[in-house]
This record gives sequence, structure tokens and C-alpha cells, in this order.
Amino acid sequence: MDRASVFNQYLRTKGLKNTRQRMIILETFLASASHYSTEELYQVLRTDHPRIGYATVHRTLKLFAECGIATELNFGDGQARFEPLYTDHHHDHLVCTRCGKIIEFIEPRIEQLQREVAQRYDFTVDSHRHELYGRCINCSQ
Amino acid sequence: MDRASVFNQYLRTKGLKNTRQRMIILETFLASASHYSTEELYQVLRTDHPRIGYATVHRTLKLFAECGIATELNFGDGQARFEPLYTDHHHDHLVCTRCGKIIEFIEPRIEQLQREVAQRYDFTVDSHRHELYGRCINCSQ
DNA sequence: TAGCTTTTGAAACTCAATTTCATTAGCGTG
DNA sequence: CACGCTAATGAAATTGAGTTTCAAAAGCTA
Repeated sequence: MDRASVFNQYLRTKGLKNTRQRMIILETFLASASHYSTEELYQVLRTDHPRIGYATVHRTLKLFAECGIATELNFGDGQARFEPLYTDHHHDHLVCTRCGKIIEFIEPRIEQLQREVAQRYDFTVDSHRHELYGRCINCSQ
Repeated sequence: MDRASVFNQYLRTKGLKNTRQRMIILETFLASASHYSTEELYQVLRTDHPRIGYATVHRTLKLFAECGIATELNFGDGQARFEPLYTDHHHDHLVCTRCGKIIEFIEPRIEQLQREVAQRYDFTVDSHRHELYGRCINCSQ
């Protein structure tokens, strides 16, 4: 089932409504280069849909996270960011502190070690954050 | 060189002043169980030093981070937290989302894999964040 | 289509972080 | 030690992302 269907089904089961704004935001969000903050997505939407309000964008992104088609990220710049979630391959992030570029990486051995660590402390992990900050190849001199 | 000396030397080289407030905040911060938010440290200080203002606590914690004796953490609860930095053993965190308990863990094999990942993308790492969120042993049913 | 419920969007509000600014306090020099 | 300069302090104001409010508009179900 694709992410649009997941979202629509989530709306239906929760008794929420399938509105024009939500569909436009969903479409734009899924089509976009990911890692948008609310403000950034709002600015992108303004071009073609100037009547859609910031609060609606914000609430809709929260809904995406709730229903599992997006994850909320925070890279320490004081703005929450969202990315479409691909359930079939978990990844973490390299964040360039100069140009803002975000690189996704997959490293199953790290995931495995995380499970080991959690077990060591009798800890039940629900989620994790793992980001490396520094310079991407273009920004290192 | 201990952390108090590092801070004092930092003040001197930057032409900043060694004030009563800064010394009190430093002492309380180093003596404390770590991972204080600004607000929490401010509340602790209020007991014995009610004249020290919130802004001063905030500015002083930022100074600690600047001079390298503390690191700024963010566990997604909307408040920055600070912990005294021990340069001799880097660690990451397990964060209990129910009781707020914070467990520090060390796993050199994860550090090593991080270096591998960075190399894979020609990325120069300056810092990283790695936190596992879930339930500690007391909070899992 | 009616009637009920949710959504929208503008504006207001929240809350931590940060800045402002007049007063106070370090600190180097004479 | 006092002078004078500079930085620090603390109360209050400001910022900015996030969230809530509320009257009007729109979706949904019968």
C-alpha cells in the first residue's frame, strides 16, 4: 500500500476528512526532496497555493508523522524537519553544517550494536536518533 | 587540567571576567547530577543564590559549551540540556520516554562504524548525536 | 439537501531562547 | 587605592517555532 493510501485510510479510520488542502500538501510533500521544515514546505506551497495557511501545513505534517508515512527529524537548528518514511529501509543522516546538505546512510551493523547496548541496560528501544555532523566533500577544504 | 581551570583560562584569553556568579554556576554545574536544562539549573541555584538571574545562567551554560567543558544536548523535549564533558570517555545516551531517566553508554564499535560510514561518503565528522529512546527497566511493564 | 462534525486560516498565545539596556562589578593602570 | 574602561548582570522585552483559538467554510452521511 503506498503512502497516499495509508494516509487516506488513516483519515477514514479516525473519522477525519479528506480535504483539498490535505491532498495538495500530501502530494507536494511526497514529490519533494525530503527533509523539509514546516516553514520550507509552506513557502513551496505558497507559489501554487497561496491560500493554504501555515497552521494547516503544520497540522498536516503532524498527521503524516502520526499515521506513519513520515518521520519528524531535528537537526539542532531549531526547526523540526519531516521526511517521507520508507518502512523498508531504515536510515540515519550525515548533516553538513556548512551547506546544509543531508546524506542518508544505512549501516545494519550499527543497528545491531544498538540492540546489544539496549539489552545490556535492560532497555526497550522504541526509536532512535543518530546523526553525524561535519563537512560534506564539497565543503571540506 | 581540570574543567574549572579550563574555564578560567578561557575567560582570561577572551578578555572576559571572572565573576562571582560564574564561579557559583560553574561549581553547582560540575557538582550536580548532569543533564540539567537551563531552567532546572536555575531552580537549583535559586535555593542558595536567589539573586542570580535566568539570563546569567543561560549565558554561562553557553560559555561552558563554547570553551569545551560542557556539551549541549537535546532530547527532543524542547529544552536544551547540558552535561559536563569528560574528554577521556565519549558516550551516548539511552533516554527513557516515561520517567526521563538518562543512561550513558559507551560502545567503541559504534564509533568505529561511524568513521567507516563517514569515509564512505567522503564526509569529515565534527560531532555526532546518538540517542536511543524507549523504556528503562523500571518503566517497561 | 440538511444537519452534524471537522477543517481551515488568521490571529493570538505559549514557552524556551535570546537580546536589550541601565546599573553594577571586574580588572588593569596610574 | 582610586580611576576609568570594559564586561557582566538581571529584569524586562523580544524573537521565533510551535500550538491553540474561534468564527466561517467545507466534508461526510443519511
